Amino acid sequence: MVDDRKLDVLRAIVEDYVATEEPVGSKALVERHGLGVSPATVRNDMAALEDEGYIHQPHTSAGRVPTDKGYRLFVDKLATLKPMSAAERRAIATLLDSAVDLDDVVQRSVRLLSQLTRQVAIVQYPTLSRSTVRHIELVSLTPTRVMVILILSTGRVEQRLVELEAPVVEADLAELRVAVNQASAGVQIAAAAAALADVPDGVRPEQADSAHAIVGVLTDAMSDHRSDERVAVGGTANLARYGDFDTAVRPLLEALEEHVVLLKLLGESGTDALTVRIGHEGPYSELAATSVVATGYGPQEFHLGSLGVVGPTRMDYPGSMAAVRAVARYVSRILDEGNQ
Amino acid sequence: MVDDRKLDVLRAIVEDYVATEEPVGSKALVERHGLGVSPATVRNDMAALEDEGYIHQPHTSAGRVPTDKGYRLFVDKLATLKPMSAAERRAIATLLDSAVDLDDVVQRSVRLLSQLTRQVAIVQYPTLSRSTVRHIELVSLTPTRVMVILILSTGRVEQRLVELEAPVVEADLAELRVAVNQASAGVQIAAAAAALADVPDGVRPEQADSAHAIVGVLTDAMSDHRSDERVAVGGTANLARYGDFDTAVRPLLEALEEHVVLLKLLGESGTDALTVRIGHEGPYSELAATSVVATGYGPQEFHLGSLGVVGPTRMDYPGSMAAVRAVARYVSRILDEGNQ
DNA sequence: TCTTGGCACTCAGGGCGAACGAGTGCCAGA
DNA sequence: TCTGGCACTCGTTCGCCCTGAGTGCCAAGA
Repeated sequence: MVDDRKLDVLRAIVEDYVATEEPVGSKALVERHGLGVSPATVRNDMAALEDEGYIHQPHTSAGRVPTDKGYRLFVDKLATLKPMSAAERRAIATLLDSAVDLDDVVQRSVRLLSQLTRQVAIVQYPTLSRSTVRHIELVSLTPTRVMVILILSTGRVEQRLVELEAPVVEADLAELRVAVNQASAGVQIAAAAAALADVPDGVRPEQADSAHAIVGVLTDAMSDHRSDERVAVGGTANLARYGDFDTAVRPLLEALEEHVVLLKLLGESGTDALTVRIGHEGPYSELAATSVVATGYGPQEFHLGSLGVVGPTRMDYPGSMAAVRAVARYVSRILDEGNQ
Repeated sequence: MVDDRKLDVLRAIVEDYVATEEPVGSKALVERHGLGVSPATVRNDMAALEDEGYIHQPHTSAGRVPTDKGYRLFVDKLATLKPMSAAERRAIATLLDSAVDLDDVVQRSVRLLSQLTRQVAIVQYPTLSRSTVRHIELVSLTPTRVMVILILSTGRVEQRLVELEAPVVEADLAELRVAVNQASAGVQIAAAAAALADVPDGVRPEQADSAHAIVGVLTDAMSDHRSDERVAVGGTANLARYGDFDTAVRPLLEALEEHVVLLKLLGESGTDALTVRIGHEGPYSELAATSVVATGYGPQEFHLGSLGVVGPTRMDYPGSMAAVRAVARYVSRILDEGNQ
């Protein structure tokens, strides 16, 4: 049975351990938190908590350390998000508001998150797939060379160069421009390829080849999920504070190089809820010593991407959760504004 | 006096130390390299080299370790670039050739460099300042909202959103488009702002305000050296192989977060020569334990940016230098092709 | 004059054992 | 049900010695 006082003890253990990075004993616990009972009582509670698997003793003569299960209980039942200070809120607002474009928003968010949490921060670039086509621009560079520019509702711009078989004049290009824009403007990118497929049939026969080529690269750019896999990483220097290098730092550094791994860590579930994945709960056994606090972002339940922080299981969950949520909200709001 | 045999000894010490990461003694030296003399002789040479400051003894009963000065001599006089293997050349060529755009080239280069050298790789994005304006595109999103797209000769695309005071119709926009392109196409970006300044005076009076706004953001985008500071970093996981964490890894991880620092490390000197900066020779005292092998790149002496690797002073200089040079050449060639 | 074998010397690192002390589990009494 | 007391455990630290790699120097040889 886990009664209220045992929960208090668990909370105290987690907080102390996160702060000191050392196993915490019964005596230190009653001293540092006003638990109102004696160390002996706490010891009994600790024994019970250990039986239930919430805490663990590295060796007989040491204090207790929370297990993953213990952290889980802490996060689910005991943690209240630390409210951001006014100064922090202001910092978030001003820093993100002064971003000049999408890339800048992402990069500032990463920096912000890593500074707020003193952890490694990860921000996924908004995915293409949910966004809509805002405009397609065709720019003739030479008579047979056209720069195709795809502007999406999220503010992302994709560019491709096309070599045409036959030269086109500006008037032809204007026709094609109208055609592709009519076909795809406002269409979700997932559906846009299909919408564009008919374009070559609808133009004058002598333009069909050019249209084909242009629609080809557009389809290519839209289905190119390379940009879906883009993530920004920051705050790796915070890894330096980690204790043991081989089990914690190295695997994480390796994971940070692999963007696919990162995306899986963030959880591409598509949900916008704030999720915490603790140690072994994650998909990678090498990362059993690290936790992830992540959430989706995007205006009004419209999931555009995820962001979060990665750190040791022994991390400040309430603080990280609050920071992640706050940054996600601001990012969502900004993307929404840019979209009006 | 440093005669030929002493140089041989120094070379052998550097090579062994790089390979084993341990101070190298006289006996092991004659065994592993066919020096043709006895350990005692080597000891005498070592003593001389130590007097000259090329090598150093961590403690009395240990072998010798090269000093920064020793590495310098090694790099200047003794190192011959390790030729890339055919397989490596092919890997470089195919990987970089299949890049779809500028960002992709940079990202692939980083990955390539870090894999070839097993070091941390840094690649600066091509700077704006030396490139020329290829095309400016104006896209009307709403009557008072225009997306301004700046296409540069390096393939870089910059985008800005402008809010106009008064609505413009497509015909107005077309006029403005012609005006700005006539003024700036082919002009070096450093001079383009001046060239654009007159545009608002040359258009019909009722368009002057819009022209002003558009030229404003263009000038802003061109003078915005934020993108000059963009660098890509890869291979940080290789830091895990470093021995001592506090003096080597932590300062470097911190430096890698600061792009300005990275650029200084790469040496923005503008020279395209392959440079090696060893330990304390660099600008940051915290990075006294790290060396940088860097070079500029760009088609035909036309400096667009720098790339290189960062690692411990105890690194494989010949291998790193060869890899850095090879990648820089390929990148230069590709940027040149895209520019024809 | 340079090279070589011999030899005494130095000193970091590893292994060992004792003392230490933080922390526990358990028990009897309030 | 809580508390104080007490014996017990065991990882950590410290001092010690020993080992061995590596050196510097010297005298003899080429």
